Amino acid sequence: MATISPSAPPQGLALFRAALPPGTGDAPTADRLCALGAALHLARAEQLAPAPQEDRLVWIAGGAAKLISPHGHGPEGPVPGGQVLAFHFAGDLVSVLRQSARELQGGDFRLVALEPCDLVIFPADSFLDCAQGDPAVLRSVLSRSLQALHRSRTRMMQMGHKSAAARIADFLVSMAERLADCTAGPCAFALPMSRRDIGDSLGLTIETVSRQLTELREAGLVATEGRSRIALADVAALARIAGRQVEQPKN
Amino acid sequence: MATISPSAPPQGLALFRAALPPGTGDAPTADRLCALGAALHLARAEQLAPAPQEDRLVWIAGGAAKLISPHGHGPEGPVPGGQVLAFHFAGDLVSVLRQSARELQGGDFRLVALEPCDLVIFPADSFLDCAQGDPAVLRSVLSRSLQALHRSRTRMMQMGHKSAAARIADFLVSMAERLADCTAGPCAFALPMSRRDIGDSLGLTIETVSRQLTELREAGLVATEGRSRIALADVAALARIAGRQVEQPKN
DNA sequence: CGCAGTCTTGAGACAGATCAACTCACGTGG
DNA sequence: CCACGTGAGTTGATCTGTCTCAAGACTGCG
Repeated sequence: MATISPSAPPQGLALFRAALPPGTGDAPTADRLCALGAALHLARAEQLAPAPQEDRLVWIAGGAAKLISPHGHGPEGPVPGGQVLAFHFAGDLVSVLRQSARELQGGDFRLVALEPCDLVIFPADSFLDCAQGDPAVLRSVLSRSLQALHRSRTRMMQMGHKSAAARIADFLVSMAERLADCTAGPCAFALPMSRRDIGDSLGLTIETVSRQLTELREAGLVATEGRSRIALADVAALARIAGRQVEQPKN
Repeated sequence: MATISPSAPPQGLALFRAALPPGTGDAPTADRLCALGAALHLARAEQLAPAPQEDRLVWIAGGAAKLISPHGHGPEGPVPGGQVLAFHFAGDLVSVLRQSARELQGGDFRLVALEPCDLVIFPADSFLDCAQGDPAVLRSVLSRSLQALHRSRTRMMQMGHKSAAARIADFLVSMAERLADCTAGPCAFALPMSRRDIGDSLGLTIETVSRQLTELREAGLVATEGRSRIALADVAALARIAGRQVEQPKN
């Protein structure tokens, strides 16, 4: 489990600064923000040491990670790797609330690297204190959060009552968007997560994930190569299976 | 469908001001914020006219409402009342993003009153512009959003793989917290939403909801009276069924 | 090259959906 | 005030999709 190095390898922070909202990137606030951030590199499968006392904002400079809840879920959650809540990729800002929060009790979240990963870690309190000096930054963070909430809600709605096929299709479309920046037509990319991770994030077993992929393969909609490469023949068709279609209101 | 009255009945706004973060309630910023808010009353089953062009922040001064996605969900979502995304009660601040957002396509959300309901509606842009003058307000909104996101994620995780019994128990515990401010022991309250709404929000059919309630009734954990009154004998026991317990790891 | 872990495939079990009556609460009008 | 009707809620029988358990096949690492 990695610990935070205060002597930050500079590239993560430089990238972070470049990603700040335009017009603030070179303001003095940006300097102060960067001073708060600690850069950290995680190797594959390594996890960010949880912070018991403080909320954190983690910016992903590069790589891919999963946000998990180690305690599984149900009465008997035999989830070995921990329940997967979300996947995050380069450019994402992840908020990792401290576990104590009497909140819903699952609340012990950890970030685990799916592949070598560069992070910039901010204590949420100091970050926000500092960002108060530059409301544009605060607002940008808020706007990201509202969008994340919106996405999470939409996803939740879908999770509620969707077939395995729809969930897998939705997952693939979502990955195509985020990993290959592709929303229609064909595309190919490498999935950084295992079948187990996929299943855990969708509420399915690995067997079901595998079976659904086989069906899509037989339908000619996807092709796989090795364990992680995947090619989607028609993202729009998958979106349709996912129940995502921009359905023309038929009234 | 209700339209917004600029001539605001003052009580909603007065309540809103009282709910602002301490120390800001009487700052000039508060005046400006209130000037932006439009108060609105919704009758039962009435819905907030959707705003096509702007994001909104809606503060619920009193009553109860559901946030729905009218287009159902799957390929053939015959959900008559619309898919329920979340329930909201007095004191909640709800963000209703404009539908266009090319975001996940379900994104046409509406707020529908479950019972007579007092709202204060803010255009998100102006609200945030104004709140930039008082970072404490902005930060308070951000903090609420991060918590809402956290809750939504935790919920999502649970929804993924939980039995019907666990979902119903979780729902009841959550309602006890929010409607009766009760986290343990016995409590009673009125559920403002129908069985259909409950089912839609949990991804279950009304039949399953009914059956699960019957089982809990037979187990002596809940008692019902009429259509909406419900009494929970032991919230902690329900939390255990919901898989919410602070489970002792047994390895 | 061989081993360990990941992925795939198959057969049977079970939870929840679906279809179909039936009952009851609650608002309406006599 | 009570009878009535409508829609909400309950209960039952059956059916389907996904989980579970159990082998087997492949990937990719040491």
